[in-house]
Amino acid sequence: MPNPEYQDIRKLDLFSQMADDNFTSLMRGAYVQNFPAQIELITEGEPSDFLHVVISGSVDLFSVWNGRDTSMATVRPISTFILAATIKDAPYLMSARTLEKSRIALIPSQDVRAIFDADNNFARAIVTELAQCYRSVIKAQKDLKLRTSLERVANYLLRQQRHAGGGPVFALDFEKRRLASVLGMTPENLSRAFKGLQPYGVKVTGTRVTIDNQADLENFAKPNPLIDSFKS
Amino acid sequence: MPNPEYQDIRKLDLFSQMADDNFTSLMRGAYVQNFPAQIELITEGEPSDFLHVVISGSVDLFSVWNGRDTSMATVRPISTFILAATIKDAPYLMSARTLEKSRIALIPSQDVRAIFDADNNFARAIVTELAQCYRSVIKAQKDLKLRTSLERVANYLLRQQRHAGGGPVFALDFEKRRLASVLGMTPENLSRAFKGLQPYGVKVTGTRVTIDNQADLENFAKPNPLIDSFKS
DNA sequence: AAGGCTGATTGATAAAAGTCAATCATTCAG
DNA sequence: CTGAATGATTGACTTTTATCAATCAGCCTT
Repeated sequence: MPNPEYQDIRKLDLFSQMADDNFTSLMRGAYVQNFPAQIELITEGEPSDFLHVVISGSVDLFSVWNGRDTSMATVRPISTFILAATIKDAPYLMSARTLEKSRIALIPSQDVRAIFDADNNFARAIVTELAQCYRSVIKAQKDLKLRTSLERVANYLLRQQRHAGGGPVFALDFEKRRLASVLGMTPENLSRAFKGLQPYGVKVTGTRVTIDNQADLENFAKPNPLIDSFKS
Repeated sequence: MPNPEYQDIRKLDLFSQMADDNFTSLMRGAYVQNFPAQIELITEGEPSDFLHVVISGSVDLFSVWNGRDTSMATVRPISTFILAATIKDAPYLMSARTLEKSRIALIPSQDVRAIFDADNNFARAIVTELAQCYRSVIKAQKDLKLRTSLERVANYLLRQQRHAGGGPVFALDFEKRRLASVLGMTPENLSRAFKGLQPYGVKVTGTRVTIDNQADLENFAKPNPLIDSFKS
């Protein structure tokens, strides 16, 4: 296994506990490739030929229906996507495109399913990963159904703040138009939402966010670990 | 294993392939109980002590935040719920309540995790189940984010029609207020949505739905297997 | 058969969110 | 350094959805 990137993949929870042999044979069939920005890697509805691992860059998972489209999630290094489709040998439910120049490992789904049958540690890791994914989507669903767009924006800011270390100044990690789509609103409304949060001590200029009055914002946003926590 | 209900549970995909010994030991710790309607079985945020199996009746999975609540899904016999929380040993993300008099098997989560570690067939079945659950939520998410409420109602009717056999007359399987909540709208708007679908040949009286013009409705609803199919 | 309960519907209104068009800001290629 | 291109913002307006209040319908109990 000459490729040093495989060591990074090996460290992922998904692959760290499996037998050496099995990991090696998984990687033998895999290939790593560089993609420019804005390349559509997979298209929803197509058969799931590869499990993808983002090594560097970032990938947008999105979906389209009847001329509309929406961002479902962003995948950042190092993690996988399209695991559920791979396991079920079912069509992709989402499309994926690179947001920037990205390095991506492609592991044939067939191999993943074969090793999944052979390696119990791998199978267990997949369970944990899928349970995690499931719970993340449930949280997103609750966010969408229980909160207004202003509340979603407020809670997103608090999550992002925590993610960035917890200080009062931090950066948005999305393009705003895509953030709007992820949050289920239009870019115009996101702009207005940022303004609407000014009374709670929020300032957004460009990609830089300042939270002047943490208590005020939290009192409005009412963050809840059952919706907003990253783990568990 | 004296209890004949265990044979029904055994037939579930989740349990059908596991070793006899392991199934028996799972069931030894389990108990089956009757609950009246409108009983809250579990509350979000609590530790996941039991995997639940609905044997008869039906269960509403719902969630609450800041005084609002929303129905996430309905569980009907025979299937399980709260699998992801059980596996991850994490708090429930949703609450559950019986919709009617229901018979429910409770399997200690600890046992499920123990057997999961010991029985590879069981672990694999869990993977399949979780992948299925994950994909269902993704579909629901797409339904919510890509469609207006009128479109959601139209597509729900088409799904329900197919589920009921495909004929032009069928019954709603929810109370309307709960259907509204599942679809992410108010009961008032659901009423109006039914009226709004009259031009497409839809008649709803009480729980009875008639679709006079299948082609018209489908042309409006634009159902898509990547959102609306039950399987895969 | 008469209330009384619950859920459904309707109408009026308000709030939230989307659309369209114009303008502003920033970035980046030449 | 300039200007084209892209994304962000703003304002005016429309559409969608929610809210509130009243009424209606079905069903259950007595």
